[in-house]
Amino acid sequence: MEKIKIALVEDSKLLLARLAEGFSLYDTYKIVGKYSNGKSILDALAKSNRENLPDIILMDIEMPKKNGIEATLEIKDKYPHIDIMMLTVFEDDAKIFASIQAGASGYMLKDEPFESIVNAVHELYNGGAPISQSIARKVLSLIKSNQDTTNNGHPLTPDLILSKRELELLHGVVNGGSYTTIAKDLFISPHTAKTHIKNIYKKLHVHTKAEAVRTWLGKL
Amino acid sequence: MEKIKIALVEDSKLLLARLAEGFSLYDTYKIVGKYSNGKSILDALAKSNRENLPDIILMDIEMPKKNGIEATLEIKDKYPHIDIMMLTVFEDDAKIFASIQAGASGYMLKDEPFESIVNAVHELYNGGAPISQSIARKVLSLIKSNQDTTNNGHPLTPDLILSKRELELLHGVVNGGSYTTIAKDLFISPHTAKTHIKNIYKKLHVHTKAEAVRTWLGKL
DNA sequence: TTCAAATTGCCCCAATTGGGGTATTGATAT
DNA sequence: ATATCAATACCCCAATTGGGGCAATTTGAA
Repeated sequence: MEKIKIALVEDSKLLLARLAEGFSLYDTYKIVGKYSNGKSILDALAKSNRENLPDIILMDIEMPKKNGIEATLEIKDKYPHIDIMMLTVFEDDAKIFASIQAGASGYMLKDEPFESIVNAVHELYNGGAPISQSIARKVLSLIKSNQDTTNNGHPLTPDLILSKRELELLHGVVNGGSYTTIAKDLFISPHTAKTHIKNIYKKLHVHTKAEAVRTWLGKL
Repeated sequence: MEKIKIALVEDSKLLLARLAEGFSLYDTYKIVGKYSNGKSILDALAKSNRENLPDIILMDIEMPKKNGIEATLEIKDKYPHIDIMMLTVFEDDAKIFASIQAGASGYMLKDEPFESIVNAVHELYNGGAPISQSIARKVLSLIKSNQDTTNNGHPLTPDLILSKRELELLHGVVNGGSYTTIAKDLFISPHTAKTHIKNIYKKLHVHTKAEAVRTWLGKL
């Protein structure tokens, strides 16, 4: 039987090595790539031929060069068939939502026992959407509070839910684009780009592109 | 004899614990604080009374909330007598320069043997400026290339040397300020703020605040 | 002391940005 | 079927930004 091809993207060399070692113990899995940031896996994927592409990517969120959410966005854009599971220490609401909306199919915490992670990968490969218990609880409660929102008018969790399209716009902002250039990249009118960015500002509670970049890159 | 008071600021819990443990073996040193990012040590220093302030801070560079360079800038501004040694995995030219200009007195790589770090701290306490061998070489070569610069007109390393003042301006930009608000914070005219920021743009090869923030926060 | 750099401050002006609207379309969920 | 939301697109306008240049003063190093 064909082995399940896995790529790892993980900031910490220690954890990266540990994961690779762990999966190598199973003959069901084959590690086809180890990367330390979003940029390097994107570069590598671009250079791979089709049969070497991974089936599943385990992706860290906080990484230098390019974070896991932006990387996920780009990978799912170019290689929609690859399943991505976020593997992170974060239980941060915004990051969970952003990951899911960027196209991640699973969301596991790093401190889960290794067996849980292996099970999650297996589940993912069979079409599931594995999520850590604690994350699942959070997601549910967030969705619930969003339903409240729809009912009473003012959002309880306004800044969490950037739409997929908005993430793409934000990506443009982070890369230093103007309304015009961002619009060009996404094949929309500059007016539309502006509208989206205005909406992003409201959700992130910022008023300028510089603030948006800082907030998105996660430094306070 | 009075123990030398040391504070540690380090992202990685593992390394933080290892350092603290290491220093606790010497009765010359006393760990008076352990922090995981720039913001938390600044908060803590603000709350300390004078006799509890550390003599020396070992500071990581890449950290969430507030990075080591900005933290150094602020600490040296408020507590100029505290000596700060950068402790990092980075051999990145710009970061080395920025650290030194922010007021760091030493610059050691994390992979040095622990004894070297202890020696460096001791050296620092006695007025020295300990720098890892590999860093020292880099600094020297950079300075040399800058002398070239002065002579032949066009800078070989233009983007590395933000002045101390420029770092303060950049700090304002990263925090989302406008020319006006940044100027107010630094007690200068908005015109001056603009001039500085224009100069920063040239050195960083960027053209907008958003790009400056992204570049400074170190994501490409 | 003397010269270069850093810091400060200002001028002009075109381009961009941010904030406030409104409106149409298509998809989704009720 | 129909209400809601996401995505698209446009309007106006004040404020800010970015780029160009110029010049005085303070600081530091040779």
